Amino acid sequence: MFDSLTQKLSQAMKALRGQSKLTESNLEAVLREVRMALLEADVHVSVARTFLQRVKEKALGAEVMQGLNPAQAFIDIVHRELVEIMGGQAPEHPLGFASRPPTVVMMVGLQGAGKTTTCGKLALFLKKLGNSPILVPADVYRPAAIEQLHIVAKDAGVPSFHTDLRDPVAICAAAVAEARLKGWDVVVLDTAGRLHLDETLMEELARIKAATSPDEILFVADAMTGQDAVRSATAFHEKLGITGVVLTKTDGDTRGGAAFSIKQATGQPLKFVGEGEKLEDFQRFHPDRMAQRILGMGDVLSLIEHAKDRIDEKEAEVMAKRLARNQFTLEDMRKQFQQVQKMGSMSKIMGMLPGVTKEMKDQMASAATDKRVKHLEAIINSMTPAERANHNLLDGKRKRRISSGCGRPVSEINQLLKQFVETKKMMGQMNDPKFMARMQRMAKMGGGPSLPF
RNA sequence: AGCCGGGCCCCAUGCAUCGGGGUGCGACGAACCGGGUCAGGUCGGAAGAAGCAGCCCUAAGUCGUUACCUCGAGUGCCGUGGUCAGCCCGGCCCCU
Repeated sequence: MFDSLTQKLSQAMKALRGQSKLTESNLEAVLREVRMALLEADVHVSVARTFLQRVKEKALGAEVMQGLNPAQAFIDIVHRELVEIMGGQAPEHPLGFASRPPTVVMMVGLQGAGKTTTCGKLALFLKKLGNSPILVPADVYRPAAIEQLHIVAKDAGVPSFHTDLRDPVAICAAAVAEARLKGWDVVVLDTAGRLHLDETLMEELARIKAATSPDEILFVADAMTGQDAVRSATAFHEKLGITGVVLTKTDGDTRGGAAFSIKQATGQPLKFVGEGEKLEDFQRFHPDRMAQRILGMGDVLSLIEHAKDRIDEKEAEVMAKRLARNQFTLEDMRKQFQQVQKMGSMSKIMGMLPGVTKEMKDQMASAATDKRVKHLEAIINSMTPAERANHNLLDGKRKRRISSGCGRPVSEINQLLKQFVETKKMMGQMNDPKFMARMQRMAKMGGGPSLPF
């Protein structure tokens, strides 16, 4: 999301570099560029206009603070305004919880926006936070949707509500009652969707709302529909009074304009974003972090959270011990590959690092694509335990077997082995105190160890 | 000298012990050139296919074994039957 916007903005900012102070004339030029960037990112015209208005006021009024050059000062202002426009500081907890459980969360949205999947993602998210959510299928018009919800619930490891009731309102009411009884503290209602805004549907949703008095009504919007998503969000808000928005399929949308406009249009914050098909691809939306990313400042906080979430500390510890004893094997290498993949795609991580441009990402992609890591893992996956423990076993015949097993050429296996031997050698040197000292000197000089792939 | 009994010896057999072989049982057991299932990866526009590792099973094999069969024995304070040519002990009887 926002890739192209980031690129355009950084280009626009370049114009300010080298300027000693912000003047009305050079500001106008930059703002024009920013405006173009915003509009290209599918930000609504009126939103863009108010945004620029506010940036301009602040920029002209502001004394450039000591130690900051004009470009930095300008970026700071833009950053603050971006945060503001996207919903301000994110609250401590993303959902308003009921004072008395269960908390009822009602998911609404158009058909195809990804409601059901999002329900599962939200449930998994809540589960990780220590809540015990239950999923309730209230889309009685599409049996497939009910089935899908049960499957999603199973994948997320949370219960789903089974019932013979045919009336959505009754189902929801029954589910809430049962949750109170059985101690499920969050009830997630997966309501029906329509292809278009529809009075009957709104009527039904309103009745569900009346029957369950939900604490949160989240509107699920498909990021790829751009301004349409904003329009329907507004419509739903008028009828139902939504309390937040979930933007899905953001991985397929590089413009991201919808994220800007939602807060403006509905007055309700964008609370979550879903990136892909996997249940883990679901995050809170942090306006400040997102603003930093848009401005190419990186999002180290999210990166750290991301890493913490995925890396198994115990496993890392065991690995470290093995490395210390210089027992690094192909099996360990495989685990590293898995860790790398758990971290998410390389490009995702790169996006969170400060100062990484699009070109750098592409460059990295050629050297270390996710696909490449997958292939290397597949190669090791095709080896016997003995081979993983002792790579010297691998002769031509075995390599041929592995090659046909993983569908990669023998040459790629050889590349992997070469890499492995080199990594192992490096690991061995790590234990050498002299080497460590040298590394530290190198680090001071700005160099760093290259990644093992 | 004869008769009787016992022991040794000898023969057969049983049992036990030990050893060999086989069966059964258990464990392990095939990188690929066995089977099943095939994650990942591969191929395919798709349907789908091939398929490495793993896991499960199974060969050959290795190890173990309270079991069973079989062959054997510088084995046995063991049992049963036989033999008596011999040796030893005891008893009876006969003759001088």
